[in-house]
This record gives sequence, C-alpha cells and structure tokens, in this order.
Amino acid sequence: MARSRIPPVPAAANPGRPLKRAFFGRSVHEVAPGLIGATLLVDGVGGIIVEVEAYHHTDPAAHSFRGPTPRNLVMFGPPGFAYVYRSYGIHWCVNFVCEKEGSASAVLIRALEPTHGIAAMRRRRGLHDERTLCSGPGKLTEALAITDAHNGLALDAPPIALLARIKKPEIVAGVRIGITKAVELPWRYGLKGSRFLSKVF
DNA sequence: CTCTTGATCTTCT
DNA sequence: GAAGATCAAGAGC
Repeated sequence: MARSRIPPVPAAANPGRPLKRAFFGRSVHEVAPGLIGATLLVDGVGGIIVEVEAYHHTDPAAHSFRGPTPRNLVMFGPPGFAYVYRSYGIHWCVNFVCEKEGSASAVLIRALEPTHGIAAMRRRRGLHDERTLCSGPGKLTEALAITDAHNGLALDAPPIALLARIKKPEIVAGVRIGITKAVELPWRYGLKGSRFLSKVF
C-alpha cells in the first residue's frame, strides 16, 4: 500500500483542542451555552454535549442554595472541576463547576451525542439504540462510567477530557427539567434540532 | 402517544 | 420522615 487513506470519521467525531480550566472562570450563564458542541470524554469514551442546565447559589433549585454541605462542597471550590452527586438513590449526575471559588455555580450535563467508544457505552447501558444511550443526566454517567469516584476531579486532566467545539452551533434555551423550585427560569440549553436530547425543547 | 409507579438511598428538616 | 437536578417498564388511550 502506497499510503493509507484517512478513515471517514464524521466531523463531529473530530473535535478541537482541549478546553483550558480558565474556560470555566466565567458566569455560569456564559459557560453553559458555551459547552454545547464541546466533546466530553472519560477514559476516551463519550460524545458531544448537546444539553446542559445552569445552577447558581442564588437559585432555589441549586444544591448550593442553602450553603455548603459535605455533598455540595465541590461546588463551592474553584471552577473547572467535576461535581458528582447521587440522584434518587440510584443514578449519578455530573456537573462542571463555574465562575470562581465560593460562587457555587455549576452546569449539569444532561445529554450527549455518542461519538467515542459507542460499543463500551452500549455494553454499560445494556442498550443498542444510540439515540437514547446518553439522552439524560443519569444515562450518560452510566454510559461513561462516571461515579462518585470522579467527584472533585479536574476537567482538564485524565481520565477526563473536554475538547472545544469547532463551529459555533445553533443553541436553544428553555425551562429546566425535573425541578420543583424556580421552574420558570430558562436555564436549560441545547443543540438545536439534535436527536440526542433528553427532551425536545 | 401520555400517564403512573417502583426502584433505592442520601441529604436535610 | 420526606423529598429529590432520574429512569424504565407497564397500563391505558
């Protein structure tokens, strides 16, 4: 063979450079939509972030609203780290801490478009359908094998990798899902028209 | 398609 | 003791 052909990977599976930790040192309302289109990998498995929600300590729906506790301590720390918590006693959910130390704001990662390690994700989820592999905060942590062992880990160091999007995507916003307080705030962001959302906007 | 319910457990009141 | 940033399966339409 004279020269091997470049394999035909979709553009979506060929993301940009790693995001620096400083990316998170801004308002959660800038970071949250800014994450749509970025690629999240844990041990090389993951996909494109297509849905997130913003939480802030002034927001009654946020875990940090009533001040620091053992569970939410990472939220009160510096930006650029993962906050993982147990949901309904069954699932894990992952957030990215934003702004600055003490501001206790974070972005909940709610859905991914699977691109890397799809076979591993199918195995962990016991599911074949790609569309629903990571279409929810509890689903994507199962697919990426995220647990409380990842709580407090840096977002720019192994096993976590976060790669910038190549093009600026079209973003839609709406009210958040599954909360009972501050339900009217439009702090859920998604990739317009994506098939991989937890719920259509 | 929508609606209801069970699973399971940590956190805070 | 109740609620919760969820999910999947089953019933009903």
